[in-house]
Amino acid sequence: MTNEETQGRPSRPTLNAPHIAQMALALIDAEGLDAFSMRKLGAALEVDPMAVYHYFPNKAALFDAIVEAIYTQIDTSVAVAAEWDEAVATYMHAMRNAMRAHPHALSLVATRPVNTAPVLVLVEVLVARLTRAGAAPTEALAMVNCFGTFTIGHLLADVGAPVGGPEGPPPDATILDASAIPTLAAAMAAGWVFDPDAQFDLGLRAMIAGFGAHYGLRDPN
Amino acid sequence: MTNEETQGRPSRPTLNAPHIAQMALALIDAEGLDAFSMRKLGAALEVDPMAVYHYFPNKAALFDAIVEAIYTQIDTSVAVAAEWDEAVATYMHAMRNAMRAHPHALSLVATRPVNTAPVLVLVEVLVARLTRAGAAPTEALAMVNCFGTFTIGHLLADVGAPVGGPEGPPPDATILDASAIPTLAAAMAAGWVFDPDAQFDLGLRAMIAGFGAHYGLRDPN
DNA sequence: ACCTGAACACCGTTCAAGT
DNA sequence: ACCTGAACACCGTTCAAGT
Repeated sequence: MTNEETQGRPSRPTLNAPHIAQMALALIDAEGLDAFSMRKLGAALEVDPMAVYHYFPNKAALFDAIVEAIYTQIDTSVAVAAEWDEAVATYMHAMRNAMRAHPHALSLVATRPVNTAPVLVLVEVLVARLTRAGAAPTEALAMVNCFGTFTIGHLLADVGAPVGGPEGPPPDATILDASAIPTLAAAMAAGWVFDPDAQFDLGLRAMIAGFGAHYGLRDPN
Repeated sequence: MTNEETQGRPSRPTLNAPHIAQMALALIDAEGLDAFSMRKLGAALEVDPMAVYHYFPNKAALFDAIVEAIYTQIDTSVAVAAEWDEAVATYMHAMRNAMRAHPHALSLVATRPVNTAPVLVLVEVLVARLTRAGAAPTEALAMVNCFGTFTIGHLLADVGAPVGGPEGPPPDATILDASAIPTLAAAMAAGWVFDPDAQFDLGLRAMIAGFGAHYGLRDPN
């Protein structure tokens, strides 16, 4: 007999680690990382704040679980079909899309390494694809690392929530004259619009092409 | 008559924004971002914790000042002489070196944009160099953005302090069998050693070369 | 095993006040 | 203008206790 059956109202499901992590991520998505607290998490779970400490030793361990939850949301099936360089690009776009859904958790993803089995399997998929294009395993691993850090770094600058509180207005309306930054001024005059998606794709493909040339990668025929 | 002259002992210099930011950065470098607090900053400055609020509206604004302080420590004079691709590589290595000195502040650098004049001038240097190699201003700006986000993303994963508390041990000794990750296992067997500096240089030069080919960049002769 | 609740040692920031 | 100090509404985590 479960709790729901003995009592009339299904007040809450039994606690477990993945569910706690999901709830924590939902709170962070909704309110931001700074507004998140173990006490609010307890309230959202309709449980004493200390109850979560039975499943996670501390807040940091909970954050690790959140990062893994985000990684495992990546759909890696996209990286199979196409040419090697297209496969890499598609894979990294999939990773970017999964992470883009959680701007307030990006700083966690960027700084909390995860070496759990599910994430390693995720890495394996792309590394294996690169070796099939002619890279040595160690070379493939280095490339994947560079693709990943670029993706996360770009995403952080694009939509990442500022660590340490919301950003305020620029510290004074320092009107700087265009003569000090002529090239930047020229870019503005040329109608520069910041298109993060296009820019990411551009940078990603530049790196892919550069690696491809460096290592002589190509698909076997 | 300064405070030092009227009293026998020069207990502390007068407060000012840059000095406060430097002290805050020193505390963050020494103890970490989580251990940093406005109260400890006040203590380090030998002043009431609330005194800093006369120079910064809140902690977030202080963090912005810290990020700018780190950016302005970059030595941009290195980007002048060589070929365009060498100039870019040298510039980005200089940026990386400046940021590498502050692992606990990297998450701030990665997520708190700075648009103050000194930083824009920093950007101008590299953007201008790229236009001299044949890039349009808007293209140069996009490239610099990609170089920067890769550099910061790679650095975060390399030495960045975890946001949200120190990382604990992996959640259980999940011995995953090598058959699930054969390529990763092969890389380990091949004596893979993680060399962040070499890997960064490799990825950076791949991106530089890829962009160079894409835009047909070359130095004028 | 799983959850509670009080307690400890902290936080950032407000506000009114001092000089 | 520059700094103080009390007060408010919070934190994460410990510990002993309940079931």
